[in-house]
Amino acid sequence: METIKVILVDDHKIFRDGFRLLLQSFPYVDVICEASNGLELLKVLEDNIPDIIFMDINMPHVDGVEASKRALEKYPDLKIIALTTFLDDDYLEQMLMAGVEAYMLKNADIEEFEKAILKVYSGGNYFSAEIVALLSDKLNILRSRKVQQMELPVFTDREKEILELICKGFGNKEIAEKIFISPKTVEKHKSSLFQKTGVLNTVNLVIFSFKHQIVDF
Amino acid sequence: METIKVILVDDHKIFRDGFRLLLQSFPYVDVICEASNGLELLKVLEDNIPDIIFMDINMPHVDGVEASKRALEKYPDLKIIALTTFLDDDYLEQMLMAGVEAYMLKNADIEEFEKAILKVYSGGNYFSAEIVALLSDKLNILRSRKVQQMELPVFTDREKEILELICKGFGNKEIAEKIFISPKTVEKHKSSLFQKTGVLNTVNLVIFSFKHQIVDF
DNA sequence: TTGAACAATAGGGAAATCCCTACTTCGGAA
DNA sequence: TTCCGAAGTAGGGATTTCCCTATTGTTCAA
Repeated sequence: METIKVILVDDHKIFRDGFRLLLQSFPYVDVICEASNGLELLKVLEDNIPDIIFMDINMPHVDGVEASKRALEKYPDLKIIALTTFLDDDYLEQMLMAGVEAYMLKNADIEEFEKAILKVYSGGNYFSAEIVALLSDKLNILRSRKVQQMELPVFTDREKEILELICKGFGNKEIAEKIFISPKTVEKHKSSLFQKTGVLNTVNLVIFSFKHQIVDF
Repeated sequence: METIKVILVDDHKIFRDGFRLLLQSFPYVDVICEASNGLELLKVLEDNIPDIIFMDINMPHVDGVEASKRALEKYPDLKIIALTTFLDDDYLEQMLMAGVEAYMLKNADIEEFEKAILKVYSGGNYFSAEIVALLSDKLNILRSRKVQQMELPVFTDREKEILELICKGFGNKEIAEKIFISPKTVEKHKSSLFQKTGVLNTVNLVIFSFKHQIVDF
């Protein structure tokens, strides 16, 4: 089996030392470098391209989120495994958006790390059980948000038509031309929409529509 | 330990028999009823309220998705564990939207079922490893879609701050008061935002932000 | 150290939006 | 039939937003 080249990024040397020790129990893993923050990582990457980066999130100077983004921008083939000491909802999302392949707690056991490395190396993803729980909670939140959208006001056909056009970004004049009525009439329909939804201007009407998923984008 | 009341819903009697047998190895689980499709389940529920429903997805008459929706509408406290023979992307999403607490493959092992029951009974979620893989793939798709959307413009801190407030529905005057600058200055920042995003007015700026998930709601 | 570039501030005038009022049409109830 | 309410139409005047211009302060490189 070929060796998997790994870089560790964490601001605590003790953690890096311990983690390197742990990784040494996998003969096919080779820790080629370390970095103590995002900036250092970017410098290191100029001369050393690993297969996998273990990336801490909380770090001085350039944190894990930013470092991941920049690293992937320059080297899109990098695989990044995010490491965190605790479950932070916000970071999870940011790291996923940054494009990491895996997200684990630092106190995972050795089998989990092995699974993660092999999975990621072969092009997959890995999320530890706690993360999955968080994700599924999130999904549930999404669901309940969708369910509780009731008692929406009743719009007339014309109002619905105009609301759609508003949410596509058209102004009063443009809408008027499109449906062959006076801009003044468009304004009147908008007033009715304001009243029914309880908002005070077009911007808030659009926000209302997106929030209640009356229109989709 | 109190007993956990369970109902099985599946159109194959053989599977129900086998599954009941499996569940009997948990002394704290009591299979109080069975149903062979969604309609039957709804009838059964009139006299029997379980803690957990094991719900097959592919069924005649009323399928698992519809049955889950209707059951949860009438009895919102029900916990539903969705069962499927294969990984179907589409059903997964539909079942999650319907509000199930767990989603598992039928050929999961006994330990997994135990985990799922206990997790769900105590108010949590459970998704088997294969489902998680699917979910994480989905997330990755979302991410890569986001990346290739377009390179988002770079906003200054002040611009980000104002964009947030705009998307919360505040007008120029209100924003000005909130951050202690002149309404005119707010307008200037908005102009910059217009230019950077390529839109022509506030409404379109809000639409842009929601579409590109720059702000979340 | 002196520009150059950029962020943040703000004013004046033009344009779009918002509020109030009013007219027409049409379908159902008295 | 007549009347009333709801939906669709539109105008005048106030308000807000938008565009152009301009000043100040900061950073960074020549």
